Formats: sequence, structure tokens, C-alpha cells
Amino acid sequence: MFFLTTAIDYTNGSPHFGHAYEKVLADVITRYQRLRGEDVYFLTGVDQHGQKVQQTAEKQGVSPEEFVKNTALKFSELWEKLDVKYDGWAETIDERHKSCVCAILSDLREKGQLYKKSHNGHYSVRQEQFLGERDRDESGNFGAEWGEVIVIEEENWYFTLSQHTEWLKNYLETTDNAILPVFRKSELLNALEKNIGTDLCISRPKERLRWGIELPFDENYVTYVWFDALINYISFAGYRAAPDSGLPDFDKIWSGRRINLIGKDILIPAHGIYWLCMLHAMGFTDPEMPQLLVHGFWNGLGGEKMSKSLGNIVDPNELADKFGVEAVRFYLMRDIATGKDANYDMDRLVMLYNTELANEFGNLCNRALNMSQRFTGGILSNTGPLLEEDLAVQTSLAETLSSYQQAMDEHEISKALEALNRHVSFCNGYAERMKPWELNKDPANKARVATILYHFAESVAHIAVMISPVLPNVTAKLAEQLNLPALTSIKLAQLHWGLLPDGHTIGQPKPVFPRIVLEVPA
RNA sequence: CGCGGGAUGGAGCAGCCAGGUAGCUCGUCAGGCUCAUAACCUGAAGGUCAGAGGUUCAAAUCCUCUUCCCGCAACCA
Repeated sequence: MFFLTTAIDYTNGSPHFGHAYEKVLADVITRYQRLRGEDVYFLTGVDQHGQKVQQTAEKQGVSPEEFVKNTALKFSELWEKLDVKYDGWAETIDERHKSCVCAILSDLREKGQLYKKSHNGHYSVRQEQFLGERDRDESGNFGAEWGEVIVIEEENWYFTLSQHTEWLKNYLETTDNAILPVFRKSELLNALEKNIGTDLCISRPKERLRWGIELPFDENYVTYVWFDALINYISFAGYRAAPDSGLPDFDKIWSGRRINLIGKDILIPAHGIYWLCMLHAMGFTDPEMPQLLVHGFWNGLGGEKMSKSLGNIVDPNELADKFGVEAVRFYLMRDIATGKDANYDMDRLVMLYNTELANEFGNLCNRALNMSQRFTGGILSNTGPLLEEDLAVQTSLAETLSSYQQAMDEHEISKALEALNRHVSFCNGYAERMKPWELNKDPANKARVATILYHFAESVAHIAVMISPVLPNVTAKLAEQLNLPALTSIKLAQLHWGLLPDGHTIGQPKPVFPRIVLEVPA
């Protein structure tokens, strides 16, 4: 089983570009694993508790329940629009999740992993949070943005995080690929050094936060949102679930490869420290730990962070409406190296779509099928003798498949797409060298023309399959044009020269990637 | 000395972990082709890989230092 989760998005606002990137990446990775023939479970969802939700709901005069239901819908609707197909949907207000969190809390308390103690500190009444040393300004005071700051004493429940940091350090140092990309691991180890000796406060008194999961052993408190949210990765995978819960079989889900796909902002401390230590405290062993796959951010044009104040926010919903789902998915996967940051640039979106999809791949499909229709009546034949040039096409395709697989296995979607494009270019070059439209003028070349056209059609079929994790709809359209419905369900291992049988009749070509034409301002 | 990332032809990036002729896309210039979505193909110009030093037969790649840019610095998520 291949189990992949994404971060669950905080339902305090609308989904933004970064949310869309992470979900599409997760969708592409899981679709690829399915293409490999893996049994896959893809879990995503929303994080609904916590102070900000409570505050925002109050401001809007609605109950937090109603508020989070509405915002959750904005997310799930966007995923549907973007063709993100998940198996499990996590909502932290779900009773099954709540009971799992409670079971874990009770367990940890029994194991002596939770304790209550009093904390004395500066507290901002306006922001409803404790302030630390880092919140002081240059002059050592708490700025006006915090409003009235008072010193209060408060009792809370703590998780014995400090008892697990030595283990974590050792686990990270001895486990290859515990964190990907690798440079993130050193960052985490550095952060860990500073964290040693600190425990994690996992409760909030109800006087200042009601919107959360009540501690099963102390009705005066709710669970700290991170402790609650992180557990979704196992609660919705069926951990400690009732048999009739409708949730999957946890042992099965957890038995294979497990990946938590997250953004770089929530590696430290949430996932890299809290989550791994929580699992360790629950009794998960080293080989049972999930791998953390950390992706980068999409920034604005100049490389600055997208933010409302800079006005460089990009709404994925509008983008999909404007350019289509295909163009958006392709751009999100094509113009960023997994793990690194990239700058969003609409001109590049249009350029990459128009050149690589419309001009190169789309045009190859169209010219190939068109020639077959015109020159051989749509009937394919692969029985003619092969020239060196033909064999070179087959070699190029084999190399492409190999590069594609290697890149996809490493979650380097952009590299995989580049590999596909190399074969597309090779085929376009092959067309120029062979000139089937010239050969076709002499009926004596009939068999030769058919052989060349077969190499085009077969290449198109292969690429249609390989591109399916990124552009599933395109695969369906090409399968139809090639008159080969099986293409949409074929597995990677079944890709071999000869997908299209001798004598096969293909369908009519129709442009799969209409060019994007931007209105030029006059 | 807080931590991490980045600096590669006009633009945007890959290559660095596992040193060995500097690669991709766009743009520019010059040709070719007409089957195809005015798409396609070929060729060319353009880089002392931020700077300095070191290791090595060999450094964009490893080590040290410097400059500049970005992000983060944990109980809001």
C-alpha cells in the first residue's frame, strides 16, 4: 500500500495558490503510483479547530460549526475542479477523528506522557495568546500591535516532548530519506538542538478557547490545534477506529510506503518535531515512521512571498476558469523543482502551455493522426521493414520511459515532463527527416509511409499514458482519438512497443490543446 | 558569528549531495519545410557558473572567508 497525505488546510480563509500546488502534486504522485500498479490511499482534508476560526466566525456572526462547513466546501470544490482525486477526506470536526484524538490522549496520559503544570507569562488580551521573548521589539517592549499585555499564571497540560528529542535526533541521523529533500534534514537537526529540554503545551483553557476537542480527562480544557490536526494522518487512516466506522484498515494502510507531503513552513516544528515525537510516544517504531516530503513555495514575480498587502495573490479558482484545468495543472508541475521555490508568472504559464503542449505535443498528435487519416485511411500497419531512423524512435521512447520513471520515482515531476518533451521533439524531427508527405506522393512508398506513421501513433499512445498522472483528461481524449480505450487503464509495466495492433483503425484528430491567445492590450 | 535557501549567457531555471568537454525553455539572428493548432525542423551568436582563497591531475560541483537577495526564528496556523 502506498499511503500519501497532504497537510490539511486551515479553514480560516479561501484556498490559495500554494494549497492548490500541494494538492495537485499529491494527486500527480498518487496517480503515478496507481499507474505503477500500486494500491494507493490518498488522504487530504481540512483543519477546522483553533483560535482563528473561532475569532473569524464570531466576527461574521456565525457559529464555528457553520463557518468551517462553508469554508471546507470551498476547498473540496476546488479540488474537484482541479481533478484532484482523493480517497479519504479529513475534517477535524468529524466525531471519528475526535474519538481517535481522545483515545490517544488517554493512552499518553496512562503512559505518563502528559502532565499538568502552571505557566507564568505575558499574555496579549487582544491577540489571545502568550507572548515570548521573540515578540518583543528592539527596545525590549511588546509593541502596540499586541494591545494590552498582562502577566498571568495559567495551568495547562504538557506533552513530554523532551523525552523524545534524543530519539528523534538519532532517528533522523540514521535514517536516509526520513526527510526529503535532504537539506531540510540538517535544518531540522539544527532546530532540534535548540528545542532540547522543552515540553509541548497541548491544552488551552476553555475560558480563552472553546473551539477544539475537549480533553477526555479534564473538561476545563480543549486540545491544542496542532496536536489535534496532526493526528488526522492516522485517525482517518483508521487508527483505533471502530469496526463500523467506515474508515480504512489501519494496519493495511500503514504497512507500505507512507508519505506526509507538507510545505516547508510547517516542517519545523510541527511535523519534523511534534508529529514524529508524538508517533514515537504512541509506540510507533522507526520503520513505522512516515517520510516527510517537503515542498517549496510559489512566490510572486519578483520572488517575494505572495501576500494580500503586496497585492500579488493568485486565485487558483480564477486561474482554472481563465486558462483551463489542463494548463494550470501542467504549469504547477512543470515550472517548479520539487522541494524548491518558484515564482509565479502568468506569461510563463501561457508560454509553457503553448510551446510544450499546443505547439509540440498537441501538434505532433494532430499531424500524426491527420496524416494517417489522409494517407492510409486511418489504418495502421507495423509490418514493414525498419530503418535505422525508425529504430532510433523506439530507442528514444525507451530512454524517455526510463528517465520518466526515474524522475517520477523521485517526485521530480518537472523533470519527467521534460523527458516526455524530449521524445516529442525527437518525433517532430523524425517527421522532418522522413517527410512522409513527400513519400506519399509515390504509391510505391505506401508500406514505408505506413511504417513511419505507425511510429508517430505509437509514440503518441505511449506519451498519452505517461502524461496521465499530470493530465488525466488528455489521456482520455487521446485514447478516444486513437480509438484505443484501453489506454486509460493500462499500467506502466505494460507499456511496450506495439500498443496499437497491426491493422488498427484510428479515429479522427481534434486538437487536444487549443492555443491560449492572450488579448494584446492596444 | 541564530537557522536555512539562493546568486549559472538578455529572461526564467536545471546541474552541486555521489568533482571530469556548461545544459534546458523562452528571446535574438540566419536558413529550411508545408502533413499539422501561422504549428514543425536545422544552424548560429551569447556565460571567466556572485567575489577571493584552498584541496585535487581536474572544481559550477568539495572546504574556508566575503558581498548581496529571500524566507524562517516554534504554543496564530
